Amino acid sequence: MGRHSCCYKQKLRKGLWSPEEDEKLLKHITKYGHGCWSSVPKLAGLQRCGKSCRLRWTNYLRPDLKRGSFSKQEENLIIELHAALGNRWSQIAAQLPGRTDNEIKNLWNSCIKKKLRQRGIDPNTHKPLSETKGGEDKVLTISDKTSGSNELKLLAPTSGNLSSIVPQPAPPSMSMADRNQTERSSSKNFVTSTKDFSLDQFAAASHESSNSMDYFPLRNSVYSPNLSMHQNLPLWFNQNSRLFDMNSELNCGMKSTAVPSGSRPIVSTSMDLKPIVSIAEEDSLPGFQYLEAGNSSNNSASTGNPSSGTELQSNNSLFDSSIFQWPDLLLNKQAQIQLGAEPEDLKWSEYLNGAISPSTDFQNQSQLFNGSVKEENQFLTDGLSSWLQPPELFGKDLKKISTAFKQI
DNA sequence: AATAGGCGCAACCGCTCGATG
DNA sequence: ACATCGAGCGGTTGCGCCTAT
Repeated sequence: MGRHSCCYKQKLRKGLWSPEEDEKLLKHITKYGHGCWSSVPKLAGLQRCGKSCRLRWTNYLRPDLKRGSFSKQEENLIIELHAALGNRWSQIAAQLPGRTDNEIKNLWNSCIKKKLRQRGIDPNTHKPLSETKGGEDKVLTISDKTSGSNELKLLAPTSGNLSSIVPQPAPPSMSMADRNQTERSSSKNFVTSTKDFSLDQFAAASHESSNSMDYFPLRNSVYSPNLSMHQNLPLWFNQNSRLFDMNSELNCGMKSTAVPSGSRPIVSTSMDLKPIVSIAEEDSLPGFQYLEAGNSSNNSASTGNPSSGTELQSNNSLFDSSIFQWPDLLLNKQAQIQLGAEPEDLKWSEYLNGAISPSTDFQNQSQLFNGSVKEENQFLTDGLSSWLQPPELFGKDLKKISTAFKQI
C-alpha cells in the first residue's frame, strides 16, 4: 500500500509540527480519542494526513512519554533486548515504558551502535568485532546469540533458554521484503511456541544471569487473574503490544510492594520505582536503587553505591511528572478487565473528562514539577497548554538541563 | 565571526498485516 | 478469494543545533 491515499491530496502539510498543530491534535484526542486516525486531521482541523497525526501523537504528544535522555539501565536493557530481538524496535520499546520505538531506534543508530563499536562489539551480532568478519552487514542469528562469546554472555541474558524462544531471523542473503516476512512469521511462531513458557521458568533462567536480567517479564496473570490461560505467557514475549503495554504500564503504576517476591516489575524507571543513577564513569555500571512510590518529594534518598559521592536521581525522574495521568487510568483499566469490560473501550480522554474518578491512592501521589504541584483538576481547567510544556522545553532545553547535570 | 562537519531528533517513506466488505 | 483500507513497523532522510577549526 505504501503511501496513504490522503497524502496525495494537496494542501497537506509536511515537516515539523507547529505548536498550534500540536495543540489542535492534543485537544482533539483528549476530547474524543483518536478513533480512526484517517479522520483525525479532518476532525481536528489539521492539514495533515492521519498517519502523520498518529506518529506525532505516539512519538511526541502522548502524555505517558518519558522525556529526557536514556539512563544507563535503559541503554543496557536496550542492548540486551536487541541482542535477543534484533531490530524489533516496537518490541524493545514495549519493555521500556514511556519510550517510543522511534526514540529507541534513533538512540541505537546514533549512540549505542557507536559505543558498542568503540568497545569492540559488533552491534549487529553483539559479538566481538574480531570474531565477526564483515560483521557490519551481518544479521543476528540464533547461533550468534548462543555461540557463547564472552561479550554476549555479558550483554545478553543467559541463554540457552532464551535462544530457544527468540525468533529466527532470516538469512542476510534474503531481500528486505522477504526478510521482513520471514521475521514477522518467526515472531508469530516465537510467540505461539512459548505459550507454555512460564514466568517461573523465565525467572529461573534469569536468576542465573547478569543482574541486568532483574528486569523480569511479568506474567499478566499477576495482576489479571481473570485472564485466560493462553495469556499467561510472559508479557515479555507477547507480540500483542497493546495488551502488553497496558500491563507494563500497570506495572509502573503499581506499588512495588504489590510485586510478588521473586519477580520485579520490568524496568520501571518511570513511575513508582525510581532508579537512582550515580554520576559514574561512562562505561561503568551505574549504582542505583529503587525508591518507594509516594516519596517523590524526598529525592535525596541515600544511594546503594557508596563509591559515588555525588549523585542525582535519574534524569528520567525529572520528567516523570509528565505522565501522572496514566497509572490511575490504567488501574481503572485493570479493574475493567477484571469486571469483564472491554479495555479498549476505555479512552484516556474519558479519564481526563472525569468519567473515571481518581483513586485516593493516586491522589496521594502528588507530582512535583518545577517546584509546584500540578493538580489534575488544574490540568483539566487550565487547559492543555498549561500542563504540557512547550515542545521546545521538553526537547532541547531539558536536554541541556540534563547535560548540565551530567557536567556537574 | 564564519563555516564545515558531526550529531541527534523528528518526520517521512515504503512495506506488511489484519480487518472488513 | 479478492480488493481495499487502516494501522503499525522498520529504514531512511532532512533539518537544526553544537562544536571544532
